[in-house]
Amino acid sequence: MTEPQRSGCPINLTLEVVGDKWSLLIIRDMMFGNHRHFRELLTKSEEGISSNILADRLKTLLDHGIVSWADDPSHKQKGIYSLTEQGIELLPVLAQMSGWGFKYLDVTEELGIRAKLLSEGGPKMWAEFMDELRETHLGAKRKRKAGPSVGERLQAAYQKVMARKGKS
Amino acid sequence: MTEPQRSGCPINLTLEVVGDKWSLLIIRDMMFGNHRHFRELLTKSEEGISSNILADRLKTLLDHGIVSWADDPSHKQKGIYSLTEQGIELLPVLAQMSGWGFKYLDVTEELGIRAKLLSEGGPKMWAEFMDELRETHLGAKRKRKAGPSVGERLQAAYQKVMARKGKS
DNA sequence: GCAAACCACTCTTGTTATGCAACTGGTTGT
DNA sequence: ACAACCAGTTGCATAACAAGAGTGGTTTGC
Repeated sequence: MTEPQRSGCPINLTLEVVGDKWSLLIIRDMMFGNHRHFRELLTKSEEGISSNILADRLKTLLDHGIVSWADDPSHKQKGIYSLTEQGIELLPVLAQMSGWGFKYLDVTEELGIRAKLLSEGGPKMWAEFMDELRETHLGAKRKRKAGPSVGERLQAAYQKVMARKGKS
Repeated sequence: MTEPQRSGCPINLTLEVVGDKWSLLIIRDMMFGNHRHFRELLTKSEEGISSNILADRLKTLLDHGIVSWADDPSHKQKGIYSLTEQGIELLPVLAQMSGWGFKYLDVTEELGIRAKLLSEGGPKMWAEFMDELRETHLGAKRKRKAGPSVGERLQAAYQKVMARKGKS
């Protein structure tokens, strides 16, 4: 748990916090899948993280103030993980990575559709989605916009592709 | 060198390519420091990468088409590494990470100034900088804009901070 | 023409991180 | 009361990473 800090460069420091193969995937699942419990994050992710790695990453994300933790009042054992403002502001990073991956890598259609929409929507859509995340994760009040939310639109698009491919 | 590919999600795939602690730093040095030779990348970086890791990462970046390699005509032993279009398009990812790190982490003033300017400049400045990179790395012609380039402005700001701090 | 410095790496040898599977101690539902 | 669920922890094997020395060659300076 010693972090010797290699340099004061912002890119380097960011990599030291979330520059591993799992942290950003956990944050992705919290953002786009609304996974908030340990068990959800463990079993519902595409990639199959193992429980010790998940526990370790959640701990460091907590330490860095990217996620927060609270008791679930409905279940004595359950805790709820939430994104903090700092965590929510990682969305543009994820969006850019997602757009780049969609353009250059071998992305499957059903998992790429969100990337496509988010990339086409641009910073304006990202800001709107971040506002929605502030509502669900921070309990912030939000001025309701007309029509379905960004989260709903992304989810609907995903379902549509899955339906067309006959996968449920 | 086997990559079992955990899922077809664009974010995951991007992380599998550049989601380690060094790849993006190498790309950063190529972009912002114009480091193009092995030795430059090895010795001029803030963080002190070791030579075997650098060799390994350059190899995988070559494999993925993010950088390219060519003989240096002026020196039989030297090769020149260049960013490809695909590599240049990682700039927005770096810019977002840089902006986030600048806002939330303990960035030093001289290394943060570029992040600040790039963040304030927004996507428009990034596009301009990417055009400059296409010129230096791909040999693309570019319609000259008036005034100093983005690269020059970033460098000048860095020098100014260093001078004020009496560090050379 | 020759030594010293430079060049792009590779090799060897640890250390650290990752990943799987089993297990713990507790809670909830029926 | 008992099975299923919950949030992790522990032990151990394997893979990735890292520091430093070494390799075979080239260029520079004198």
